[in-house]
Amino acid sequence: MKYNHAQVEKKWQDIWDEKQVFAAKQDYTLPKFYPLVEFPYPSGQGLHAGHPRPYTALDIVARKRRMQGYNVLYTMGWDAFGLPAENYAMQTGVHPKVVTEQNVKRFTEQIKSLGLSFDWNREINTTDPAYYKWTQWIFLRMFHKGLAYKAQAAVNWCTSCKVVLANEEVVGGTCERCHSEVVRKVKSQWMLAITKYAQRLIDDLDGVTYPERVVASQKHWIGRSEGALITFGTTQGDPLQVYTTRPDTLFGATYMVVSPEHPLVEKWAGVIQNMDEVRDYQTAAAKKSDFERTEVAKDKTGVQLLGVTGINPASGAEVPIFISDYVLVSYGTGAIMAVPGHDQRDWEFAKKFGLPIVEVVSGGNIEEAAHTDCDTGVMVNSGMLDGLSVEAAKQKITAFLQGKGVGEPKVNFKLRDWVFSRQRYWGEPIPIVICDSCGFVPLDEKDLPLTLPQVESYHPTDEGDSPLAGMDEWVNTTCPKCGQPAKRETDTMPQWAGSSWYFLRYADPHNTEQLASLEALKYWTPIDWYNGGMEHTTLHLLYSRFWHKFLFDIGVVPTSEPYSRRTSHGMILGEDGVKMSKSRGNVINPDEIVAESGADTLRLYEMFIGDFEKTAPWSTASVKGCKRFLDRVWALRELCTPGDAYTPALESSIHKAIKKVSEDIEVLKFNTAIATLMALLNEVTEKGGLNHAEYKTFLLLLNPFAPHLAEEIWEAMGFGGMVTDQSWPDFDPQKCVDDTIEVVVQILGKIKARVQMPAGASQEDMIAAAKESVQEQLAGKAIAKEIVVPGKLVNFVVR
RNA sequence: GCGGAUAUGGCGGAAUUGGCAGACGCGCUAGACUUAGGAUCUAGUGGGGUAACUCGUGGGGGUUCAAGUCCCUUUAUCCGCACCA
Repeated sequence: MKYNHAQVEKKWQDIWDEKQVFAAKQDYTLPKFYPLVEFPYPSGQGLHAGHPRPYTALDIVARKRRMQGYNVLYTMGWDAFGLPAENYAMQTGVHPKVVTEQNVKRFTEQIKSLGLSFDWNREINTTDPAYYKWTQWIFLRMFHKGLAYKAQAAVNWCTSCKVVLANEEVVGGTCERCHSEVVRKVKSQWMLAITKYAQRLIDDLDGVTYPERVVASQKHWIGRSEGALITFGTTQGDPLQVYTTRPDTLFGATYMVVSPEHPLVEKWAGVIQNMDEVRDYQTAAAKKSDFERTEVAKDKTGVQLLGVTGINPASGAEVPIFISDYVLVSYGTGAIMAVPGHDQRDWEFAKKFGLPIVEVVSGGNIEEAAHTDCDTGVMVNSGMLDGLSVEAAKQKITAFLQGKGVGEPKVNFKLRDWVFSRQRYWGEPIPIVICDSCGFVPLDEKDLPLTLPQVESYHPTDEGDSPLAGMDEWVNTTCPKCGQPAKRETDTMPQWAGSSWYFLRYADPHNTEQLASLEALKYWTPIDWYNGGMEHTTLHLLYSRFWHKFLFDIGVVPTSEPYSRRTSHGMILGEDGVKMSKSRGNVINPDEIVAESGADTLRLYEMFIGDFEKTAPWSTASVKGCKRFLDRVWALRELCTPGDAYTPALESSIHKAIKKVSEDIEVLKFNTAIATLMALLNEVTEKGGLNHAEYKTFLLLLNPFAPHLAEEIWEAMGFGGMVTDQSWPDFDPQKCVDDTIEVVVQILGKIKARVQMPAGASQEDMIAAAKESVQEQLAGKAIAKEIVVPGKLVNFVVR
């Protein structure tokens, strides 16, 4: 009888669904396991071949854990706010909600067809008012704690989307989503003070298990540096503060640079002799995005402020002040002391403008280039610092400046506060009322959710305000505080908002009183294993960790970190070896594979394709091998004989396979786990068949990978019950050891022979047997050394 | 430019602490079964050589009895960040 995958897979999916076998149990006394995959944005294109990779991987782990007796919470949901639905709405007038519902329906069908063991009772959707009520609630709590504030900010403005982008969303100087040009624009924005958590976001990385590269990217993004704030004097009497990581080089500061937007430039407008030139430069700089300003920086530009000079607080020397766009107003103090002797950018700038270059740390050749790698040098030309090491000089000069009140040690972070507003329709409304007399007034929590109104147009206003700004009856309200007429905030939240806490909702998805009960969170969190793409290892991970820490601080969640372990999967590329994209026409639709070869085959192939953490090109031809394997497992029924204990012929191989598969799953080596099962099948076939006990174990090991087939065979063989309800098999370490070993015999590291020996052979026996096997080659040669690797190898070093 | 990776047969990829390179799969070759095969089964399959043997993990050097694995150097590709003071 041929295996009808379409029929069989549907059958078991219905049975699992009907019997609710994957529903998390409401029994908090059981050992728990909470695996998490990143919930998808339900795009109009539907699922592509990349989606099932992480879903299947953690499904395998989840299924194994259930068989090991754990209460497992494995769930799916929809990160459904976002631009594509809104852009579609702008084009067609169809409400984003309608489009989103269609897409979710399609995604649900596709994902269900893969036989993933999600608990669908806990499905969530960020666009559901019952969900985003709590997203708004968290925002209000942040507002009350002063972590959400409004500020005039020079922001990235996408000329096409007409939205403000967080710095983090600007990729290569263009909009992350539409790739249009991004320019700078000053706008009043809601901000979240993530920088207040910067140090904790670094420190707490010590307590979690993340891949090294992920830890590195988090730290790099936060960008902690230790240095000093130093206040220079100016001939105008105004102090000019700079931040530097190299206070030791203060005596080498031969000029200063302030950013074109620096407020002192405006203050000095009357005394700057070349103010016209300065204004032209400011205008030009304002047109550039941060990216452009930094990109064109290979050719240094700038204008000296004629009429004002800076005064070095240590030496008293007067130094010229420039404006240049390579100094950003958003980092540090927006001003630097330039040390061309020891900073390459300053060096290039100094060369171009003919400024003096002074060596203050010995050991380099400042004629050729800046001497930047100078931590081990000795201070020179530095007055009181001469002769000191760099480290000692840092201490001394900082203390000296501090004593004079013109300097202090300072820790700085590259991380900037999170620009949280979007002038968009399809996002969570920000629950704030703007009152002429009371200012920004939060809604009462009882009045949440503040739902999205119907609008006539999904386009932002020409000024770039949200489409909500056009809804007078929605915008006009009364102040919750004083009752006078007031207006609602019309900005909405970014897509990151809903995804920053969704994993908490899974623990208690239907709670109407809290985002989740503390009891449920105490049981389920932290997440035991979170897998996601490398593209989310900075932004989403950082944002959600920040929110989690905030919620921890206000007592809503029981842990300070949300995820105990994070892993990352590699992307699946198209057959041509490049990223799948609609425009390239190399997108693989999993539906076709499911229809043609079955979900089990697709699951198996995606896990067998290669190292889980690395990118891998899709190969339709290779899918066949996995299908063939499953067909052979099915055909094994015919070769199966009664028997309730492993036979000597297979016992050792079975124990070894249990060990290998069990261990490989835990360390993401699904490809070698499958290879082990394939090899075991080959051995079984070679030996002419297997008995019931052996077949059962094989099916238990196969079940996480190909659950439909495993169930079907289990039932067809009349083994009783469902595979899903069985226990994960144990192995006996004693039985994983072979009776005989093959000892490799080498002379000078080259293999000359192989000898079969009993497993427990002593080193002496190994040497004796080895010698005998290579008698001729050893004849007449003196053995200088005998190297023995027990159970493996003997190597003779001869002269 | 900085940071992080990666490089193994025709292809995807295996390979505890350095210890049999190429597991497993695709493809290919031969055979079997078939009216037929883009099905299935069996055997073989890194290169060179009749063979003994020899060469082989991007290139070059080194450490070691022994290197895909460690060190130095170099090249290529990918990813991230980008004048961060």
